[in-house]
Amino acid sequence: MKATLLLETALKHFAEEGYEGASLSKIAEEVGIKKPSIYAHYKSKDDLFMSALHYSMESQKTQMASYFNLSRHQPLDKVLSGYFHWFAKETDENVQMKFIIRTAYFPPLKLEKEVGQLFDPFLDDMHRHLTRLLRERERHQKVLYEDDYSKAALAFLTIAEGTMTELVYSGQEQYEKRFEAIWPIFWRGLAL
Amino acid sequence: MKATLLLETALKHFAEEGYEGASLSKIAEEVGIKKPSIYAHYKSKDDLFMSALHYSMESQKTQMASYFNLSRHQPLDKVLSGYFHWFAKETDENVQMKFIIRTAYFPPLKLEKEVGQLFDPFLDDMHRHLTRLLRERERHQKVLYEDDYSKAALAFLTIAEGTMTELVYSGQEQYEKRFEAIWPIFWRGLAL
DNA sequence: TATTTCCTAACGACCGTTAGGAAGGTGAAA
DNA sequence: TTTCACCTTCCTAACGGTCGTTAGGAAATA
Repeated sequence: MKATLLLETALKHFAEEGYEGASLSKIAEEVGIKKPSIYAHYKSKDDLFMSALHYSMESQKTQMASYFNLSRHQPLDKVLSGYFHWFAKETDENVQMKFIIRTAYFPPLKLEKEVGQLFDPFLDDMHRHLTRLLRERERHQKVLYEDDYSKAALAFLTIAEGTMTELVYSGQEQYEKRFEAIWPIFWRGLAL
Repeated sequence: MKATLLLETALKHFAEEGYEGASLSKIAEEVGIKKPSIYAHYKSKDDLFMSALHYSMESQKTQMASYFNLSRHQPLDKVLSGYFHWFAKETDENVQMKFIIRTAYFPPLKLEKEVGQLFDPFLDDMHRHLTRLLRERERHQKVLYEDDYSKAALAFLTIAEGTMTELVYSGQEQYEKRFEAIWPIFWRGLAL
């Protein structure tokens, strides 16, 4: 399926060079077709970009749901800390996550609105998963903000994003160091 | 001084549209000169970009040093939490910080090396400031990782980046909520 | 007078995009 | 079973536009 290959190649280029930096010629070249052939599959660069974004986010959403499902019998601290490692390992060489993060933080100005409309439900989804997780565990593991689990979920998301970003930015090794530095503090501060 | 105005205008455009997205024509237009006149001051777009980056980082380094100096009589938790707000203020109001962050995470590929050489000392500087701060306060405020303050500093930087990232992405209001969620956990986990 | 700063004009390169058509497969009608 | 129309997918050629950059000269400044 050339269409999927095209999408995945495009998303790699968008992740590494940004919307403006990525060139349709180079993408086509890597796929092994000519530039105008792209238009047989997508009606514009914007269309290709938004399709790649949609594709990445769906894929990440699926992975996230599957992680929470797999780890549902683990103790809370394992679920939470494992969540980091899961993403670090499972994220297809981190290209998808890199693309998502780059686009979330620095969207192409002309697509800012559309991008936002895709992202808001995505973040809500993550937040909701975490909030529900914390509530489900309240009988076995008390945490800070017992009256407002969404607040604890937000705190977790913050350090997740901090370390994720580091993963994208300076690679696995620095990421491991950060994780080891932050996790004991976080868990010690969260658990009651 | 047209040269400085040119630099500041350029850095604003680079911050908002990225290296590839920013156009010399638009920058010149905003400054009130014609595009080729830029070349009387900078010998290429790369030169302009790197000059703007250098300028921003020097400026931010000065401000950071001055923050640590001003707050040196505050208790540790005030210094640290105040650092967040300072950082937030810089990122939100000052395009310089946005430019720095964007360039650090997603540099133009062709300038990746040069950019890295500028950034490594910059990050070391931040890390060193924090490490020294923690060591200076050890008699008044014990913290986790007493034997390795640089680790505690790293943890702090992670949270700072996580919240700041949120600031770039969804603005002051969301940022405040994140700060309120994460700070009590962090301080409770860090302080002995 | 010498240098800096700006201009107009124009360069070649690349951009995203469209036109128009060839090749190949699919499926229904003859 | 053959034929024909219809897609889809790819191509070459070329479009108008913008990009960063240079040449060469005028104006301002020192």
